[in-house]
Amino acid sequence: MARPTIADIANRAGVSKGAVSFALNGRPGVSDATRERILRIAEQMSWRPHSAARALGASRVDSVGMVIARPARTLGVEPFFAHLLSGVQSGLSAESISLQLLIVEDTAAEIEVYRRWASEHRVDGVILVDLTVKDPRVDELTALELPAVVIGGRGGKGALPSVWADDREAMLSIVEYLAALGHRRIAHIAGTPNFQHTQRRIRALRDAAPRLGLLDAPSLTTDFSDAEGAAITRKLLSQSQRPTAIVYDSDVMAVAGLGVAMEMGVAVPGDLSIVAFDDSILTQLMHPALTALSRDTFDFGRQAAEVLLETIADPGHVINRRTPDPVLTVRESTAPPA
Amino acid sequence: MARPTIADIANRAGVSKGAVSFALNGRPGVSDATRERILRIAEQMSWRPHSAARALGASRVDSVGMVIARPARTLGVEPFFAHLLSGVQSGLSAESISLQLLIVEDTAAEIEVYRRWASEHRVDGVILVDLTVKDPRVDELTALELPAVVIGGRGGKGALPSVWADDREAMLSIVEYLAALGHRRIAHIAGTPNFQHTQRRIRALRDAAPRLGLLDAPSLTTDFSDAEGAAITRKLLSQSQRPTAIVYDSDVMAVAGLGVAMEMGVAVPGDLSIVAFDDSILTQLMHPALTALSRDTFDFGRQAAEVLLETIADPGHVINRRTPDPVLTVRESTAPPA
DNA sequence: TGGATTTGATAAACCGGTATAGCTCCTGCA
DNA sequence: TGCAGGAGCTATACCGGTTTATCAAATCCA
Repeated sequence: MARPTIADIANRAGVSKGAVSFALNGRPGVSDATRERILRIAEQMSWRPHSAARALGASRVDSVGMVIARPARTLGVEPFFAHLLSGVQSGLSAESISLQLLIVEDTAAEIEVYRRWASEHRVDGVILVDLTVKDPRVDELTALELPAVVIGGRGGKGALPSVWADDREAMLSIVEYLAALGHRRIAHIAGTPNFQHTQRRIRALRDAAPRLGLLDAPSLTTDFSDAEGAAITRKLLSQSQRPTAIVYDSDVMAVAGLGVAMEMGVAVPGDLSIVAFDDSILTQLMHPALTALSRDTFDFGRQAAEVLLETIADPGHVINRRTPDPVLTVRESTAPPA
Repeated sequence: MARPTIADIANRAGVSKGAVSFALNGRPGVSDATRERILRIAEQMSWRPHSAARALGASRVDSVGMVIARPARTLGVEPFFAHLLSGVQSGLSAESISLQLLIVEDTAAEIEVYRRWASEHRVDGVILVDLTVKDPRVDELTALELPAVVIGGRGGKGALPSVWADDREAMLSIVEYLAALGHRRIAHIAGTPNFQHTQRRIRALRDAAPRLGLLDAPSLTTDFSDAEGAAITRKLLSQSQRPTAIVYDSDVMAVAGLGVAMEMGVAVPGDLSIVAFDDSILTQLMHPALTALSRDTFDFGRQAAEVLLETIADPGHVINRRTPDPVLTVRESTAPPA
């Protein structure tokens, strides 16, 4: 027999389809003895549920979705997503829930995908990344009644469930370290200005500057690309009053920035200290290796998956889970200013 | 009305469910006028097919799968997969077929996934990467009767459909260029030895060596990690007779190799030329920027998707599609030997 | 002891589509 | 004029599960 159905099992066990369904799903309605027998037969016939049939009957598809709206060009080098993805999957695999991944160009396309997924019942819920200020996706998903969890954006009132790390605390740990080394001119090359985490980091730096006695602490926003990271670094290093330290919002930009410093003959860390606000092998491949803020991205993803599953099970209960604070891994790219 | 079903449409149009199904799927059985009317009503009610219901009835799920069996640690920096993925999706989206992505640790786990997918009817077909010599997945998929297409491995007799580029030609274009520059000691830091494409590259170099008058042309295999790439580079550069050029099978290893050269005070390209057998922003972020072999990975993925869809439609017809030869992009890391 | 409740099971409806057998009416051709 | 054949549609079975109404037998409690 090719693929046994529960009808086949019912036949073999001499019971009804219903009894088999109860037994296989561990719900009351059959005696322990019968359940045992049915399970054994199912095992013997190596039965597996037909996902579509189950989805149709139970109106849940055991599948969640994740859409990443960034141009593919910049996506690849960002180890962040690969780790996040692996983590998400590890969180899902326990319940053998599958993941649909989609890479699209922009948020409009992303919303289109959610609409389609919702109307075609393709996913039970979704994971959101790169939350922006007044993010249109939040309202859309609420309207679609599609369970969702936000990664990185801690939600306010009426917001979606989330998993987040304290960006403020993280930024502080960087600049306090730099200030302790003696740096007074620190620049911040940030990400896309309307990302919430970008704004939180910028604000954290601005708030801390007076207390740490920083003379100048500009935050310059970019599109997260290596090109803009390099361009802005070039501009900063061409000023008469150079910063003595630069904090980059991503490892890719930090690497690009290091390249610019080398090209301009600015010694790192002698004349310039560099810190990346995200860690990966990339930072360790460099010479000098970059000081970077490490977070457990894998675990981040795993927790997001967990929270999403809980949200699907109980949509009423909005969870906001905080993850451990990232820690600063000091390598060779930071030193006291000359 | 929340989510209209074809029954709702049938009701509103005053026809039967069957007629609606015919109309919506563009198959004969209804007059043009009726079809038109039904389509308009469906549009009006913003009907979308329920994926599970359709899957159950038509025994096809409009979803394909892709499993990547590499440790997540090394995966992220490899821009190759992100580009490939985007390409695959663009090839699928035309037919609005969704993609299931899974990252697992090893081939055993990967095969387990295929078994599950097949028995649960979760995908209509799969895309295979990193084909090895005597790859167990080929037999497994054949046994499961799961349509599949292999990326990068051109199949022999009884093999799976494939999409491939000419690795031999590619390797030749690199070493012929290096030989023309005057290099006679060329080393090749290859990938995992049992990958088919690794073997083809090694063989191409070995075969070409005498013709090009190379004194020494060793191929050294690795696990594709930056660590091993660096370690072997260190070993090569510590020999009394150093190679004057090194070809790396991936951009990540090439970057790691460049780091080692810098750390050992070996000038690039003055004392050592470096070529990466794969291109991405990574190579351009470096100083010097790396000469690399560029292939259109996005298009590669798109074609794989196309071939898979054709294979699903007609499993009897085994397609082996060759993609354009990759071209060498010369940057700053190659020069005549000192 | 007898009625009420619980337990273990069955039969059948249902989820939202697709596929098919069959029916009616119209057309074409001998 | 009669009949074959096709166009256009309906009714219904079916895909493989889940869920609910129902029911008989066993158990409980007064």
